[in-house]
Amino acid sequence: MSVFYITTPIYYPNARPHIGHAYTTVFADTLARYHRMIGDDTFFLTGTDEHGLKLQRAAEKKGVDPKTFVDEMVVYYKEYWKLLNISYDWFIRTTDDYHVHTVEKMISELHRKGLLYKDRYSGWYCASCEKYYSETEYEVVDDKPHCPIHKKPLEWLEEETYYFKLSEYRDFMLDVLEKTEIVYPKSYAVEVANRLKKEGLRDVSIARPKERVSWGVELPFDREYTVYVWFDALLNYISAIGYPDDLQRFNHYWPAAHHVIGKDILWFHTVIWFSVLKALDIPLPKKVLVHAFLVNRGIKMGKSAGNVISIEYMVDRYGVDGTRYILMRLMNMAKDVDVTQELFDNVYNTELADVYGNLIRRVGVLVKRKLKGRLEPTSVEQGIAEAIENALDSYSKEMERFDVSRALGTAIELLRKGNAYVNETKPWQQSDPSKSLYTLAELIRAATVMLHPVIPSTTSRTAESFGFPITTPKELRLGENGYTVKESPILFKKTG
RNA sequence: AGCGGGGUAGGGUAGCCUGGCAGCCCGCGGGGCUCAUAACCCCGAGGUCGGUGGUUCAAAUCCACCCCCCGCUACCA
Repeated sequence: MSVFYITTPIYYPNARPHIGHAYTTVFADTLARYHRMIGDDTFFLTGTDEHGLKLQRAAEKKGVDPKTFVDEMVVYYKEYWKLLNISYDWFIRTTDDYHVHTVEKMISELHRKGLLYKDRYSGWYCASCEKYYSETEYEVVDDKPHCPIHKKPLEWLEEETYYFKLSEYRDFMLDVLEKTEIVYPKSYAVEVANRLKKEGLRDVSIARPKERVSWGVELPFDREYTVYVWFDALLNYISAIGYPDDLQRFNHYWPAAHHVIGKDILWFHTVIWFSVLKALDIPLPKKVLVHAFLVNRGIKMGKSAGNVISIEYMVDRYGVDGTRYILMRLMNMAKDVDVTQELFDNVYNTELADVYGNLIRRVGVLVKRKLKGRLEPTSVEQGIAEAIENALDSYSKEMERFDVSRALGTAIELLRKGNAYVNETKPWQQSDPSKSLYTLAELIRAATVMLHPVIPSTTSRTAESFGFPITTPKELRLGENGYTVKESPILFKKTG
């Protein structure tokens, strides 16, 4: 039995999750469900990143302490993931004791190894925000940097901080990016590698003075500082599976680690994360799966752009499974996908309602009407049997290449063949349509199994209605089991 | 500017690595079916495969140059 460990980024709970978070999370969930289905020992992790200045601020604004604030916010994440049927095995919060413990131990370890040093940090600072702004963040007015929020001039400020010797890992990183297949799709690895070659690697500040950022993990060796959030956050992937206290558990899952991330946080999950792991003598994860974004009229969805599609809206219109299906069917790791309601409606109506739902309905009705709901095992039409085997085969290949959209495409293609087969054999005219309908039931079973990781509630309903188990797509054993069709449900109501 | 991705019928895309009749989905036109969620099936129209030049018996596919679009460019999850 293989092991499969999959993670999402841990989300920053300063606002409720939207469809972008769902995109990432449903993708991870789909892969987790697929691996459970084929029998892998699967561990699926998600959670929240609860430290840092932004949360400190948000809490202050509401007049509550940060912990109270994140305690409230984290409920939303859990509720949304429950709504979307996210089958996580563990929900980590970076404020959890065991995680803080890991952070303290690891930062001390870096310190002990001499990989940290104290030095001056300087940059453009906004006193109102109490925050530094990078060159890409601030606005230039009259040749001078200004705060993008307060529109006031920034002041050049210096403070003491701790640096991590990231620069020592340049060659290591280049090797990893150019010679391994960890970063997927590969084009993202090339992007980072080119940037490394061109710009090199600078050491990175890993702490903040406590007077400025109090909401974080204190440096064990200098209580005047808190650990900067990215370091804190990245460690969730190992603290959640027992590092460093439960090495048996850690060693079991870690070699199978797959990090799902959006392309915006690629740099952190390659250069910084890999270097930290190397520094701690921990092997690298197996894969970093990077995806592009859903965009709305060409603009990345986000609060500031005001073009966010809410999870509620999607679920209201398409149901939970419909939402999950649409997201996964449109999933594209390499490039952004411009989405519209018309596109969503189209995918939902044609593929789920017309192709899948309607086939279930018509075959169900025929079996009940012509054969009193009972199908004994018999031979499967050869052409269809071959189509099923081919589809299952491609499906597994695509899923294992993390191409969920194409995997779904193979299921839909098979279902279209099913609909064509109904038209060809006209079971309603046959005196004994057993073979046709049994063939169709087997096709439906195969397609249902294929769709199961993405639309688990619906496929369970289909399996229940037709009386078959959801098993691994690797061993479907065609022609062995009969069916008792209890009902022929309408699975998806058309919309639009 | 550099780097990465992309420019294929009205829209969305596959194919490009490993040259050889340009495939699929939506939409559109016609036909069939009547088991089914006005669903399903079949047929058809529609393409200078961004441009120019080159390699080749043959180029969407390889090479060169150019144009256009998107993204990334470090402390921002």
